[in-house]
Amino acid sequence: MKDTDDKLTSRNIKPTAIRELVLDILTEQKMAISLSDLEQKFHKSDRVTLYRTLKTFEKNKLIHSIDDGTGAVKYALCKESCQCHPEDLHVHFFCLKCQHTFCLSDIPIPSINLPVNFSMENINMVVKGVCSNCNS
Amino acid sequence: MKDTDDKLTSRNIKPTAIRELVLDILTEQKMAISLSDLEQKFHKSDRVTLYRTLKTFEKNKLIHSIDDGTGAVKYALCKESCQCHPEDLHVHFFCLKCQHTFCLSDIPIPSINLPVNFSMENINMVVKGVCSNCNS
DNA sequence: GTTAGTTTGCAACTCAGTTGCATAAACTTT
DNA sequence: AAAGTTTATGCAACTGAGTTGCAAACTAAC
Ligand SMILES: [Mn+2]
Ligand SMILES: [Mn+2]
Ligand SMILES: [Zn+2]
Ligand SMILES: [Zn+2]
Repeated sequence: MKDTDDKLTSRNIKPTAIRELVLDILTEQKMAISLSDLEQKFHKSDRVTLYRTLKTFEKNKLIHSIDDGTGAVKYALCKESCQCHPEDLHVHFFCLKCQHTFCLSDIPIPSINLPVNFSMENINMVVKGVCSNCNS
Repeated sequence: MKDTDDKLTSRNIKPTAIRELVLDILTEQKMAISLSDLEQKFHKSDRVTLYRTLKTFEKNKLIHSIDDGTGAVKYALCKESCQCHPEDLHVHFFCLKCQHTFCLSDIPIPSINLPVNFSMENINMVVKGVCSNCNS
């Protein structure tokens, strides 16, 4: 678990047992997961602790959150270099068949021209459709 | 109220008293409003009736919903011609100062190149920042 | 070891969204 | 116009995500 610990400490997160477990689970995932999803991966667990763990991870930019419109916020690992700045943001995809939410990490969010006097701090872009898995 | 009735019937919605009131309120708004916002514009009202009214309006494409990440879905009138197809979609803007959600009706959502075998049905794009009102 | 700060677990609560069911109102048929 | 049928409304109740408060457990510093 040295690797896991390093990832945590490099983001200034004290490595505790639960945090290691949560980070390992997040690392295994191919898709973004919700708090409830995470909870179900533990036999015995406390919602609130997991909730606060995710919050801590997010605040320290180890993970980012995705609001995909399903009613439950999803979380996914940030890249090593990610500082969650606008230029680090990417498009997310929600599959209407398998109901999974993916990071399209290679697809940056296209820039748009806002009306005069509007300033931008953040963008959320979620595409809904059918993923490659469900399309084949 | 002839105009209001016409708008309703043109979308195949039976014009009832409440529906007329709700449509009138929605027409007055410069921004998108939530169910709770709507509720507060009535002295005496039933959440569920308003909820179902919004659902009916949305199903019949009189209004569209916006998930701006605040936890409460917002609603705004569709344009006359709107069929809520991908080509009718526009960018939405959430102001971090005044907390209002606007339709940027003139800004279409830029198209993006999805990975192979991904198909698109829908896009949600919400920009967060400061609106022109709050910036001046 | 004592103390101070941090993390965890449990209870409880808020708020948006939703469903079931009974009544009321609006149309249809005779 | 009365009876029957469909649709809309109102009220109660519930779900599920997110959140807060507080006390116990743990950790790190002195
Ligand atoms: Mn992502
Ligand atoms: Mn809009
Ligand atoms: Zn899929
Ligand atoms: Zn504003």
